[in-house]
Formats: sequence, C-alpha cells, structure tokens
Amino acid sequence: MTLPFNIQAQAGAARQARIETAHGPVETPAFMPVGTAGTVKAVPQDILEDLGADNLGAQIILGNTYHLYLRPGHELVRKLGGLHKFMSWERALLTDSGGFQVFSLSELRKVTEEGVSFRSHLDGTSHLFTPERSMEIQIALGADIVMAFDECTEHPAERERARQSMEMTLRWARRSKEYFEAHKQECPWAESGHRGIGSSRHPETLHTPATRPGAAAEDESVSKELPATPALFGIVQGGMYADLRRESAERTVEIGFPGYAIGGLSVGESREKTRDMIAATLEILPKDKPRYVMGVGYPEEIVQYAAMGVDMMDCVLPTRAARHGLLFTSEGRVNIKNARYAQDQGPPDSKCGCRVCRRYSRAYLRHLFVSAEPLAAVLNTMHNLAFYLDTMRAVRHAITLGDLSGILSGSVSLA
RNA sequence: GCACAGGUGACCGAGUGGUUAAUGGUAGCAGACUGUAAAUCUGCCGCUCUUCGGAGCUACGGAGGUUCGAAUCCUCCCCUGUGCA
Repeated sequence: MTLPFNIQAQAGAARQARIETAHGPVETPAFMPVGTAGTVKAVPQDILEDLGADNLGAQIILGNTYHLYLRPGHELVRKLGGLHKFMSWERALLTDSGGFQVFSLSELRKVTEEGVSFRSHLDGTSHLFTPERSMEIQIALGADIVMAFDECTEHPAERERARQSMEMTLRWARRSKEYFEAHKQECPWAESGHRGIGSSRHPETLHTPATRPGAAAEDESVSKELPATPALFGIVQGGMYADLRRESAERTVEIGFPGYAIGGLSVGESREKTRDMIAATLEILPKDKPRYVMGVGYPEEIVQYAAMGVDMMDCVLPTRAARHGLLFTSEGRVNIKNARYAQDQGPPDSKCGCRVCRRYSRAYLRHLFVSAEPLAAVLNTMHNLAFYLDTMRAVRHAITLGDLSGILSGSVSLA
C-alpha cells in the first residue's frame, strides 16, 4: 500500500477520512501548517503536537525543497537521518517540490523544458531544478508525501500560455514519477524498514507515543500496512480555464498517483474563480484518493473547500498573518496591534479554547506585538494555527454527523 | 564671566536666501498578507475646511531688522552643551 486512505464518513461531497503514513495518521479534511525551512515559524515542535482544543495538534506539516536544498542542503539533512529526525518531528511530513518558487521567485529564475534555473535568493548562486532533481532532494529529505515538480502558472495567463504550462507540468509529472519510482527506496527511513510511529527509530529524541495523544492510536495489525516508502502526489494545473483544469486532471490521473493536488490557485484570481477551478477539477479526480488544494486559504475558504470534497490544504496565511499581528477568531479578524485593544482584558477569541486564549489577554498580546517581542509571534501563531486546526476538526465532526450546514453558515462553535 | 558649539514639526536629525508644511529615521494611526526571498510591505502622520482637484491658516528658541522673498543673512535677548576661569 503506497498510502492508505480510508474514508470513514461522508456528507454530500465532503469526506472524513484517515491517511495512514509511516509517521502517523492524518485525519482529513486536514489543514497542514507550512514549515518551509524545517520549522513552522515561531512554534516549537512539541507545541505543534498539541495545539487545538483537543490537543490533537498538527498531524502533518510541510517543508520546502527549494529552501532546504539551499540551506542547510538536502545531503546534510540525509546524512543527519532525514528531515523528520533533523527537525525532531515524528509525525507526517509533506515537502513541496519547489514548483511554487518557480512562480514566486519569478525575477530570479528561467524556465526551460529541462527545468528551472534559479538564482539563490540567499547568495545569488545559480542552481538548476529539474523534476529529477526535485525528486532526489525530496527523497533525501524523506517526506512522507512528495510533490511532483510543477510549474505554478502565473495569473493572469492567456489560454495558450496556460495550456503550454499545463502540458509542461504533465511532462514534468511523468519525469517526476519515473525518477521517484526508481529512487524512493533511498529515502532515509525507507532503508531502515521503519514502520509506524511506535518504533524507536531515534529514541534519544523521541517522546513515548503515550505522551502524544494525537499519534498514540496505532495497533500492530494496522502498522503492518503502513507505507514503506514515501508517496508521490501529482499536481493539476490549467490556469483559470475549467476545461484545461479537467484535461489536466484527466491526464494526471492517467499517469497515476496515490493522491492529487490542485495547484496554481490563489494567485490573484477572485474567490469565485478559485472555487470554480476546484469544482471543475474535483469532478475528475478519483474519489478514493486524497485531494489536496495547495496554498489555501482563509478560514471560511478551507471550510468551503472541505465541503466540496477537498481533503488536504496548506497555507502560510495563519502563520504569516500571525507574525504580522492578524488573528483569526470566531468573531472575525482581529488586528491585535490596533489601539482599541490596548486595554482589552478579554481573550483573543472568547470562543476559542486554545492555550493562548485560555491564558492571555488582547491587551497583553497587543503590548507584545507593539513592543516587537518575539513572544508576540509565538503566541499569535499558536492561536491562529489552533484556530485553523480546530476549524478542520469541527468540519470533520460535522461530516461525521452528516451535516455541514451549520459550520458553513458559521453558526457552529469550534471549541 | 569668557571662548567655542548648538537651539528645526511628539522624539532624533537633514536643510544655510526662493523649487520648503519643510529630506531621512523613530514613535503614533490604519491597511494588506492565500503550495513563505515576508518578525514583511503599503498608506496617513501641523491645524481647519474640501465638490478630494484643492483652499486657507500657523510653523524652524524669542523679539526686531535686511530682502520682492528668510528655518537659512544681521542685531539684541533667552536657553542648552563643552572647555577655561
């Protein structure tokens, strides 16, 4: 089994499922915090492990190929046992392929059929990323889920440009898969025959499973079916053209992956357009595989997409916005630096049960932010991630109950 | 008391005759942020009006003066720092 995906409940198009990775389960629909450079910025790993009202914490986080390749270098990470061990994160890990950097570093790169030549934003040195290279790096990092190397098409893009970009992403997907299948055994944990969260791969840094509620539910019969290698996801592109999206989805499915991502969204288009593109793509993607919308979104967006049948999402928004003083709450957005919170003794979110809301006032968080205290970033990020994780937990619960109407209308409390 | 050096908008600090309501910072106020080149970026930041194009008023320690025109030059006064007594 490359990546078990067991659907446990459905409500309309939405599904509540469980992905079994070699590093623990992932309950879906899931929000995945972004940890670009081997850290979810401002939050220690042990805190990530029990964020949220139920202390389930994040079950999966992201890392980034481009950033970790430049620093500290994927070979160093491999030498140190892989990214899980390096950053002491025992749960599931997904690495982005560097495809998004093709888009975001547009002034520092050049795209050709072979791949993308980059200038490092750190020191200006030149580097070439190809599908093969991206796979090599991701395998060395040892993520549980590896992403195909794609081109995130810019927006706006003419139809013909979007088509050509999509075609190249398809060719790169085949190359990604070919290299990945030939080399996936080389990932740091595949070689050791690691199975499941319960084994003590590096006991010197491990917590015992019993102390980590979110990851402690494994039993031996399930463990035997856990993946022995990473899994590679394909990525659908197609710009803002529904027919291209469908074609991209069909042809990506033909190549065959254990999960599919929808990329190239939230790049400047309207929310309605984003939703339409997701809807068009979901029509085609197989219902028995995880579907992952990359790079979204606001709390209300991830709820909506989950309701449409999306299983996984990631976004820098909760972490970045937190560092910029924006808190997401059940009462809407709170810009904690605003003067009106200077004497507000209430919690950031009166309906949130996270450890930040239980302990600190808006006045204090504002003071920390205004004072540029590092703790401001820590506490704000902890809250935002807890809010996102709790939002997804509420969505999963609602699916189990077979009714998403309450949470879609925003009338259901998260805590 | 004498000699230098200074006194600029909330603060620091440019500017030494007009293009100056006055460069830059900081503080303050608000906004943005969607597979992280982001603890970042943007706007506002003398007062009063405004059809949002602008209009008027006040302002570079104080008071006079020179000049078509002064934060900028001159005189006197006040204050601050340093040195010498």
